[in-house]
Amino acid sequence: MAAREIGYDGVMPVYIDDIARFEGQPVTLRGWLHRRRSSGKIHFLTVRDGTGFIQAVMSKAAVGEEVFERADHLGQETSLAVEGTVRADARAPGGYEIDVAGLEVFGESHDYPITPKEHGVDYLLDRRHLWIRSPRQQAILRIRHAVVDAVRDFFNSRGFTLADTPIFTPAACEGTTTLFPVQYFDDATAYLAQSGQLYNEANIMALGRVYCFGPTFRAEKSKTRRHLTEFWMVEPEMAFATLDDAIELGEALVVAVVAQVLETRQRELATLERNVSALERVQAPFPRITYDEAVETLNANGQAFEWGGDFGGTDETVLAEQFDRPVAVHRFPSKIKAFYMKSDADRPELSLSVDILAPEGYGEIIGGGQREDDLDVLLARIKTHDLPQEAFEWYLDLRRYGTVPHSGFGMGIERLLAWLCGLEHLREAIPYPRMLYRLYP
RNA sequence: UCCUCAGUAGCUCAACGGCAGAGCAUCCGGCUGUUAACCGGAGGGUUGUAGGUUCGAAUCCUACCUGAGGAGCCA
Repeated sequence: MAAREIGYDGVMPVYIDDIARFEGQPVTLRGWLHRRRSSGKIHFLTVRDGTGFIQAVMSKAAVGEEVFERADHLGQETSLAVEGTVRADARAPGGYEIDVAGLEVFGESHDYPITPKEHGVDYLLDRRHLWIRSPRQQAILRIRHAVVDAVRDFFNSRGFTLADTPIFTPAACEGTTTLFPVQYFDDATAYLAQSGQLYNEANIMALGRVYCFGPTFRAEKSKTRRHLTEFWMVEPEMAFATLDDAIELGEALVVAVVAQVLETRQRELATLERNVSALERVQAPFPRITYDEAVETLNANGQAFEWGGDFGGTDETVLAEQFDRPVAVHRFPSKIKAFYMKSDADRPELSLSVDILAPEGYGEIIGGGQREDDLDVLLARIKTHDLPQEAFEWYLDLRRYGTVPHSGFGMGIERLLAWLCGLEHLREAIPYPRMLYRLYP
């Protein structure tokens, strides 16, 4: 139990999150100095420990000249332990303070780069490893954890099996977007996965309903607030499922994740000053409109948009603004969707595809649909898309040996999180964002 | 790849053709209830780089570098 000796001086070490249980008792807190204010004979030390923030009040009378003087020169982010008595105080943001009796310093910190005043984006991103210590970033990362947790709970409780898909892949999954090539031993080139979708389709033929959840990589030279080169995506896939089944699943997933975040992360949402009433409206059923109807809506709202094109950022915002909850847009033209999308039997120029758009201008959070299950149609698609058939032989096998109608989708975790947190940019939605011109730290 | 904008003290910014400034941070002093504490003082500059115009350039012009926002592409 050597670890308990750290900062342990006969007084139980506790976490700030549990502090209410120790009112009136002596405790030891171990953490970092977040802020320090002084008023001559009294110091106010705001301490954070990864679970919360609390103000430790140190008076010269209580700790003596030497300790008081020591505390007067502690820099922001000094790691320390304070021993003291927990006291309820209406003036404290968290309801409790610590009256300090003793202080131990582990690691000093001087000239901490991120001060309480404002900083620019470039400056903060160069110091992302320190930026994550700030209250706002901590709140976002905790909500991110809650989102991931909720996603896993959702699928695990509905009979889905987690089946991880490879990150090194031999060729373009969809053959459309740019991939990151990596040297794979001597002469081979591998590509970082941009989707687990095709492997998911193989996995459902074994396991029925599956999901994969991991990082994906896109080498697109996108420079917008809605793009990262490395981002996390959860992709469910279901055997014997139609487009409508996929839409219902996506709707239920979003509702469940929002509900769980609202239930468990009120404090963090408050830190972010997020308008939670907008999130409380996220209930099933979501409105469903066809691509045709979406085009009409855009034109009726002054957006010059021609049938057959894909929606831009502004188009998605205008569409989403028509509703108070996410909207499912389905049956996009086949030619703007991937080769594996199944065509609508009634209108072959349309695909059985769906995008779910988040409200408040956050854009597409889910994209998916029903997959082409007919071998001959899929072969023709591969030809018209100029894809190398030999690379897809294993995928074509799925149609040769007991094909079934099947559907699924991908949900971008950072986009979902950016919407839930009300972030202006995706870069705050992941601990270490990877962008076009940013690979450090 | 294209378009737009921005680079001045450690940070955030001001000065917009005429002496390089402020707030915060740092250091020193004061203050027993502060919440981005406050009050007084000190130190801190090759104005992104290179050239040009001008009596004089942080300021105007050209090129380059770096970053941001957007377009395209997409989750």
